[in-house]
Amino acid sequence: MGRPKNFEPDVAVARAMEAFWTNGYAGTSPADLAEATGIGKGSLYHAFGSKRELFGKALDLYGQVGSEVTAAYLDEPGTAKERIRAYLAFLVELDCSGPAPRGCLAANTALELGGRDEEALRAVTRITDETIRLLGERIRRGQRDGDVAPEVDADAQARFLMNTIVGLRVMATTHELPALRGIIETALTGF
Amino acid sequence: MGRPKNFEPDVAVARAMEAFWTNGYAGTSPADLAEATGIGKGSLYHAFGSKRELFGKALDLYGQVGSEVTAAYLDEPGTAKERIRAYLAFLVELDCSGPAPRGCLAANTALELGGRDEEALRAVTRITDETIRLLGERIRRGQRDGDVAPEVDADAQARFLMNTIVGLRVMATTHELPALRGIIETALTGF
DNA sequence: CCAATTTTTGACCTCTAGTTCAAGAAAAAC
DNA sequence: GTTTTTCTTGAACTAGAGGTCAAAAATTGG
Repeated sequence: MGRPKNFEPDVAVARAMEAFWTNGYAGTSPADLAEATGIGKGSLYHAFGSKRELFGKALDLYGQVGSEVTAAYLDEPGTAKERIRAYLAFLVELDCSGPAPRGCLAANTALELGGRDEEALRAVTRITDETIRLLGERIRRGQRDGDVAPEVDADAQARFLMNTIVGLRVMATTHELPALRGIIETALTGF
Repeated sequence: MGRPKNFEPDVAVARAMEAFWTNGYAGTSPADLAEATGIGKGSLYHAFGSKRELFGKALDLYGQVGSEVTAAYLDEPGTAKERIRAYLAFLVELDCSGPAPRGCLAANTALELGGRDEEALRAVTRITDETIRLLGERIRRGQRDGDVAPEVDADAQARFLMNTIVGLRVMATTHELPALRGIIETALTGF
């Protein structure tokens, strides 16, 4: 009943996510969001309450999509090292392919809002911990499959790889693809 | 001649650097800068021209101090691995010791201004490249001293370590010290 | 068609960021 | 002690951020 929405909230959140990703939280004004989503400012506030709430949804979507992509890459056939290499290569390729590199929304958020927004920090922690979990699982599977040495500490290795990913996506802002590829190879010699 | 300044520009830049570091570029208003430096807004503009110019000086100072600290840590007696470990440990300790972790000003800047400010990106690149250079030098010295295997690619290793540092300083925002220490150990097994 | 309900639209409001400027204050030069 | 120069102070200005609201529009139920 009532007048129907003339946009799909999920699509709007996805578009908002792109805008926040590219320009940061503070760097994205309500007017920018209206333009990015194609929805009037008033409607946005009606539908989402506030800029911060919309950002929250965008960040959650980011985490969800990220998890799916990560899982998809790691589940392809191959050894643990091959799949993890492919995943990291995909990430830096992605970062370097756009007009201007924008890093990782989660990392950007940690840095931009970290000091002032507990909730944002929790969301970011959820996202990274989930990625760490997926990496750890994949390494353990590699151990069962026999392509990863049994003495490797899968969780420590996973945390280390997460750290490498975060680093790469910041470094993608200032450094060229070949340097980033070299970093990936060096990081992967450890297991 | 003329009325003398009643503040020391270097001190003001140092205080401004702290403010930018803690709150980001956009997050630090002229009023904040006036409070942080103890100088009237008008005087700040008279002395530095604009917020952006003051930020430029702050970023340069950050790079300069950073280089000195890095060099000092790496030059202490010990093997290359020991000194690099001590240096990384110092950084994460520093990041985790404040009331709220603030990451690395250079990395923060790359992410916040990367897309829109070429000059800022160049400054950040200078800072990271200098750190990479110092790390590479130290590893080569380790090779001469015999505490690093000669087949290690010093430059690749240095770039990898820089990446690890960047990652750590972002991860410091969301993760605890023990996890970070574990990441350092894992990163150092490579050479 | 009328009522009830939900969205849209765009004007409007307040607050702050970032900056400028005119006036006064503090020094050196003469 | 006046002039010249440079610095300080605080008021003032503009633009835009973030958000609110009243009125109109689109739907379903009766």
